[in-house]
Amino acid sequence: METVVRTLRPAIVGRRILNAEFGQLRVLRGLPADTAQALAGQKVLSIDRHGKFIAIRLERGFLVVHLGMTGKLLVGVERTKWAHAIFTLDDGVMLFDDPRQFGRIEYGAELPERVTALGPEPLEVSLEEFTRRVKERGSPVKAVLLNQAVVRGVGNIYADEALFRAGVKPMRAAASLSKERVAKIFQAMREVLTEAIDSRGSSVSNYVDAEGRKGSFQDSHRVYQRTGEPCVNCGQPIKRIVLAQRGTHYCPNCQK
DNA sequence: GTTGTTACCTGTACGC
DNA sequence: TGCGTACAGGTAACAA
Repeated sequence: METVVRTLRPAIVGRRILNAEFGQLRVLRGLPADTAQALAGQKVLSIDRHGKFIAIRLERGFLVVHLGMTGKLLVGVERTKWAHAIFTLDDGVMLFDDPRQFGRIEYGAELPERVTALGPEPLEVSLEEFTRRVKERGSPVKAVLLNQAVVRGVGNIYADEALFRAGVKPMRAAASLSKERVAKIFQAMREVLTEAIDSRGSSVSNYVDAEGRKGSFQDSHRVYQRTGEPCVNCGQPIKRIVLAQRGTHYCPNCQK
């Protein structure tokens, strides 16, 4: 998401929306019928990321986009099969494409509370604050990392990768972890996110940035989608379970 | 309040 | 080749 925002920023900030067209699909659920009219003529002032939400600030409100699993915000491409929203700018076109339709677009005068009420950014929160937030939760530590109210922006890949690096089993109850082990998770989470951003993200199947380019952090995944393959530390096969309704990958030997 | 379950969708990979 | 099944970067709406 950070990669998407970084590539989108130079392409859309300062541009003016001339026209917006919306499809009829569920990604637009709740979008008022006059939204296209409201957007027309407005200049893009800035674009920022709040966890996994993308907030595009306009002159009279915010366009908030969530890409879900398969959503893409693209510039400089032809209309795609699953383009649910098409923004014609005074220089170029931006479109929102999402085959699986788990993404969302909304528009309002202010950022919705759902977005402002999220936990702190994982790369900005202090160790003390992170420890307090994690240790007050009773659920498995993997579910806690995925909980956007605890910290915002950690997804399934980075939760698995951070727990592997920290040497912590995903199913361990967060509240039962020592301060030292939470500190290891904190450090690992920061490393994984920083390295992933440097690699322009993880392209597991179809993820691309706003220019249609793939990231490369998937080449550095040590457990995610490596079920049955040898652990890079000990050679034992990586195990996959379902935890918090998500595929969860870990090394049963290295993670305690 | 927290925590867990289910629903929402299409596309792809894989086994038969 | 065709068909069924499992799985996929996520959140929100419920139920308990």
